[in-house]
Amino acid sequence: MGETDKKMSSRDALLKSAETLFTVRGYSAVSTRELAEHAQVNLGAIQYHFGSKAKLFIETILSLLDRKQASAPLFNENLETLGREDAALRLCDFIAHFLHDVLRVQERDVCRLMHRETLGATAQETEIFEALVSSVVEQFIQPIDERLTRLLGKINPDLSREEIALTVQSIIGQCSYYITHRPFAERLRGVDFGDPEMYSKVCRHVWNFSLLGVGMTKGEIDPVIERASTNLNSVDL
Amino acid sequence: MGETDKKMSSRDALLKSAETLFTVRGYSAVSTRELAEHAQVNLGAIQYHFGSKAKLFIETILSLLDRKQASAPLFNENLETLGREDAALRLCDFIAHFLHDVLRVQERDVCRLMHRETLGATAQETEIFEALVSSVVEQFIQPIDERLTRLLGKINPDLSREEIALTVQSIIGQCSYYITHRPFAERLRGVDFGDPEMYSKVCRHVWNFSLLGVGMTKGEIDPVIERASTNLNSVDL
DNA sequence: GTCTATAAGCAGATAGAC
DNA sequence: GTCTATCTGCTTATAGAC
Repeated sequence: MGETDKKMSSRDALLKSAETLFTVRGYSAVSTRELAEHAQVNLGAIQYHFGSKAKLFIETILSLLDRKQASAPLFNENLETLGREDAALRLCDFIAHFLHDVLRVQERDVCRLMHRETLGATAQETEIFEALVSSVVEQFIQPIDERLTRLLGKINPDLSREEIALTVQSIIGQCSYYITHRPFAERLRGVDFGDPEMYSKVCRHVWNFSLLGVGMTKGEIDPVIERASTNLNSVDL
Repeated sequence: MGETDKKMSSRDALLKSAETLFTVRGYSAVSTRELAEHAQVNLGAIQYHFGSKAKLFIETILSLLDRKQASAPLFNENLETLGREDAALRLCDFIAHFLHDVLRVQERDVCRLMHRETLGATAQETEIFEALVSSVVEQFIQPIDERLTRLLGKINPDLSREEIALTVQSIIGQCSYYITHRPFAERLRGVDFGDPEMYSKVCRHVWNFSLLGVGMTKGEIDPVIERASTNLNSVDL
């Protein structure tokens, strides 16, 4: 569907370039001049459309988050009626999607952008830092957290609220590892984690490790992983 | 041990300030002027002692890594004679130390520094990026990886090399989660993960989750966690 | 080894013509 | 809404006195 090419408003062109450049190199390392050149618009357009570099940055994050959220069909399903095995399967599907975003998506990577800028305050301007954290939490992390909390409760009803919360973090943590450690891990192991075969190996491992961690037994886990693997092959992630 | 105060060479003062400022705000957001002011040395000293801002940055990382490595008494122990439960205990101790670095140490945080700069190439200068990745892998990640690989092999001899490698990543990933997600997690849950009580809760959770994931049973895990908790209380981390 | 002065250039932002 | 020209201030780096 040719939404691009013909002509893009300079505002949209700026947002698109900002997304690319900020994601790769970070807020403070990208200048407004470079941004304007990359977007092939006039330098003044940044002030005209956004008012400042900082405001352009915030708009960039919000638009990224909107798009991410829109592309998550996972979240519309009612979980209340799910049985234990189906809940475990949904958890595997989530992990596969998350790992896909982290390992296989080259462009439009919200994760790197938001993590980099919240690792310190490159965000010397508190304005940026606050906008980032609160919108990421509300639009991105909170929905994920709620979904995983429910799934884990279905998989192991013995877990306390607090244990569930920490377990959610363990699972997300395993996946997020690759956001920050990928260059290190690839050099250490001499592999490319973006490679499809490696990707599915990582999925299978994280599934198994996580379901064990939630308290399922090997015998319960194996059929879930088999079903989840089918999803992995049939759906084009 | 009064190593400080009296007078510090301008070179050391610069390294110390660089460590603080780069860690908090990142390479490109800190200027040489700010660096010199913070270190209370002349601006020219940076060129004189290091040649350029980039070279100062590299020196900063190397000195951080040296110090980290020196402060790791964990690594001098012979693991070959360890039994299963003792290996599991050593794994718990490692996790506690890693989480301590990630959650409780305020200053001198190598982790944030290296992760931030490798999330993209703020490192627009490849020179920096390469120096960072290779020294971090060789001096920091590789020793950890080797140690955990041996411990996991002792805990569950049925695991393949590849499964062990991925399991190491899962464990490190759970801990590293807090490097990048801490601001998000704290806002989401309304807690301070640096708080001692929260810290020990996180330890106990990661221990349990990880040991389950490696294939130990609840009955085997509980005594290990009890012993590890004693270490947590008696040793001042 | 430390200082001042300054070079040479880039940053974000603005004014005003079209 | 887009352009050029320009302001102000900050960036890294250098030259040379002490």
